[in-house]
Amino acid sequence: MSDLDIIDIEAIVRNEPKGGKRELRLWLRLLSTSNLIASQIRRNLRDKFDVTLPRFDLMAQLYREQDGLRLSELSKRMMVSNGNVTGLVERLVQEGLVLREVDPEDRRAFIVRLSKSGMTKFAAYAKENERFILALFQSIDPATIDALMGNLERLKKSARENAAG
Amino acid sequence: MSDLDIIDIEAIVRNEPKGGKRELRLWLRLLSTSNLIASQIRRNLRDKFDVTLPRFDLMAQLYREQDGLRLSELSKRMMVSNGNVTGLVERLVQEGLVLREVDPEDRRAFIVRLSKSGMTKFAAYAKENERFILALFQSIDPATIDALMGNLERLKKSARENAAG
DNA sequence: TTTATATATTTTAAGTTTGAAATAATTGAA
DNA sequence: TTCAATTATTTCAAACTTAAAATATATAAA
Repeated sequence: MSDLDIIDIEAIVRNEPKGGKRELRLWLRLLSTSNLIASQIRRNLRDKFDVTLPRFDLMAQLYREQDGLRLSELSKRMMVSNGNVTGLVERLVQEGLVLREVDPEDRRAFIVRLSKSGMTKFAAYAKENERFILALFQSIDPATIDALMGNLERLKKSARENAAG
Repeated sequence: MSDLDIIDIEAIVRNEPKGGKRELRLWLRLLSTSNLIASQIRRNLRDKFDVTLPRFDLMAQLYREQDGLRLSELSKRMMVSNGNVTGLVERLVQEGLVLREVDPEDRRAFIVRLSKSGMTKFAAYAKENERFILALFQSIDPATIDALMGNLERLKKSARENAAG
């Protein structure tokens, strides 16, 4: 057995890139891209409006549904836990940006929506945020954007369908 | 002024998809894809090994650099804050998975690396994790993976270059 | 040497996040 | 009606995360 056996010959034969399988590398790249952009967006929102990204995200959901949403629907759309949404809403209500009312149809449930002031403030947040994201992505051409949109959707679909593992 | 003016005609003329500009929608899709996959991976690691994703990620970095890394280098590679790494390492040292030694070259710095036991355990984590990710991505063909790899890299580059906003 | 500046890490406070257990209300079957 | 199962939310403990301030050491210029 020569020293060369230290190298994983089989991996080379299988035509696998250094650093693991293609799928693994794709996941790492997806994560690092998403983290990089998220942290830039977070910093910008913080610097310009002193608002955190989770609060912005929650308000974005409510801005889209001006009649309000149940907490459970909100947590589903934001893809975070119920307990998480409870806390976020609590702080936003405290600040007067969000209203929380009992659902007349179901006394277990609450419906939350943006207050007048939340509406106004979010509109400003969103405008600046959109400007910022356009600036971040300015070197990307439309075809690349479309390709990414389609392929990310495929990826999401695959992950959802094979969730059992 | 007719009722039709309620619709944002300009947006339609500018050929913008419903829900905002393409760039904005791309960011939302990137984020939700990444979140979905991250939460599936998190659950799997938790169920199988009772290990959290941040700990797994940290150990992955150290597994790749078996001679160890400085805390600052670790936080740079993980793209998280220094204080964050301090706490994670603390807990991993507590559990005997990671060793933390003063850098002989610089008394301000520490070098952390996997312990023997950390090495063994991580190897098992990584094997299962790879299997799981391959399963999640099983419906994705190689060409799509390559396209995503390239386009995500472009996106990251654009975001880095235009970080000023 | 002295001192200013930079670097490596820790500490702290506030906030975010999860998963599990608890509470409360609804629904549907017997 | 009654009761079991389901659903909506909250509470809780533990962990993660950030940004800013503090600490300690290193480096280099005067």
